[in-house]
Amino acid sequence: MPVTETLADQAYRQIRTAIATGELASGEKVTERGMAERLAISPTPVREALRRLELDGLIERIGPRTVLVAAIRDAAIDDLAEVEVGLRGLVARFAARHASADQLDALDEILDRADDLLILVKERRRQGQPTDRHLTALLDAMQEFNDAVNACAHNPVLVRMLEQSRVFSRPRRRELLLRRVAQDDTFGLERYTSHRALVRALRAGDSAAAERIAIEDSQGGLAALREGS
Amino acid sequence: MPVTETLADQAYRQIRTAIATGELASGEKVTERGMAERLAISPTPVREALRRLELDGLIERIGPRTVLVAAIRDAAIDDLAEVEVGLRGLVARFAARHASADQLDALDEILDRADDLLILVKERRRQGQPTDRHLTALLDAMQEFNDAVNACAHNPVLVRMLEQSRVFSRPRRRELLLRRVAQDDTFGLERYTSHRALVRALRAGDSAAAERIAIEDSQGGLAALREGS
DNA sequence: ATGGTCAAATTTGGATGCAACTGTTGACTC
DNA sequence: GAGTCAACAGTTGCATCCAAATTTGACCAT
Repeated sequence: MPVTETLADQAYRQIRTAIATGELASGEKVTERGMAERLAISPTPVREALRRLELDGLIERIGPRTVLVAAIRDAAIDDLAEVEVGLRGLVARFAARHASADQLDALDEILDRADDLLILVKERRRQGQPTDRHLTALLDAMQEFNDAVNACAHNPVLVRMLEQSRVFSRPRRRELLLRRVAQDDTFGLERYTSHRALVRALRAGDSAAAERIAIEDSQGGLAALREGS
Repeated sequence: MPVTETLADQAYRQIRTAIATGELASGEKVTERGMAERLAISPTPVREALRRLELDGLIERIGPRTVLVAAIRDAAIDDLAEVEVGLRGLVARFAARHASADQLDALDEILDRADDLLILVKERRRQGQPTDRHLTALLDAMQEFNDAVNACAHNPVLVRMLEQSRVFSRPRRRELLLRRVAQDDTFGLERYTSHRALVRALRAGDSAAAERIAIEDSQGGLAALREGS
């Protein structure tokens, strides 16, 4: 992660969230100048952002001079989710082969922290105290775990593909996850057991098992998320 | 495919092939200005090209102001090949679900043409006539088949990922394939039988079978290619 | 000789301007 | 009234320019 975020990066994220939230409607046409004025920057970084969004499939070039927000059907989102599952399996397979001892220890450390947080959340919930703050910390830890697994794969291109497959669903997924965890005590716990199992498979260098666990975990997570919506 | 290729596109392709051919050595540092002067264009399109190459993993940012050609170890190329196999399986899975009748007919039509070409090549070879021209036509047909299958998947993002996984190996792969086919009569034939089987699975809408066939075919093709090198 | 510090030169990110091309609208003809 | 062509507005692509930040090299002190 670059410490200094360029204007192009900001424009990329802002336009992406604008599309995700529906602020920019599907089919609406997007111009460099218009976006530049809206974001109060020059067209140069906007062009770069639009190029990246185009590669992500979030905007489409209908003609050489007309760019518009891609019409993302729900079916396409489901398709990308399926791609994500497959990629996660691949990542796990690579991680089983390439993870270093330090990285594996870091994974366990993250899960330890997550366990502590989970216990804390349950405690506070029993006492009727607010848990929002700790729940977000828990989600952050899960995110951190995912990133750490990705790092274990030692395959930047693959990790980038995984990120790309999540571009569509990420914004609303975190929100769903937060609500789901807040409702259901056992939701997070179930997932952690599979996380532990994944780390064990990684330690054993068992790429087939790691792939299987990662795929099942991803599928299960997506299914549970879909139920909750 | 844009009818008019922008300077940025040209710069992207030129730099990419320069890296592939070793003209730009691994670890060599790349600057916008230097590349711009070398290609006789302004730095603006070069910047865009470097951004895309960075996303492809062909160049690396070592610092905020230092960009150099990524050191691609053979292991990394093998890793990407493995990713490619997985992605091909995913593409086949999607194609089985989303392919239209017209697209399926087009697939068979391409294979028919390829069969004719293969017969022609064998004929000419028996008579001691040169086959280069027809062999390249055969490879073009195989490429066309691949593209057509990708189109069947109706998942542009996934197809882009597949393309990305091939960035490293594509230049030398075609050359290897050409040599291999020229040597071995049965090489192409074996692959076509699996291609026919793939189309059958796609017609049946059997996504599991399609995925399996595509994976086995990719693995087999890569293995055979590796032998030949 | 080695390590740290400082300054100059190089480099990138961003802004602005211009030319070429495209999409559109309106008028004119059949 | 429908189709076609031309003019116009708008947009993109590229070049040039500028400022901020970083890399690099030299110089000094230890």
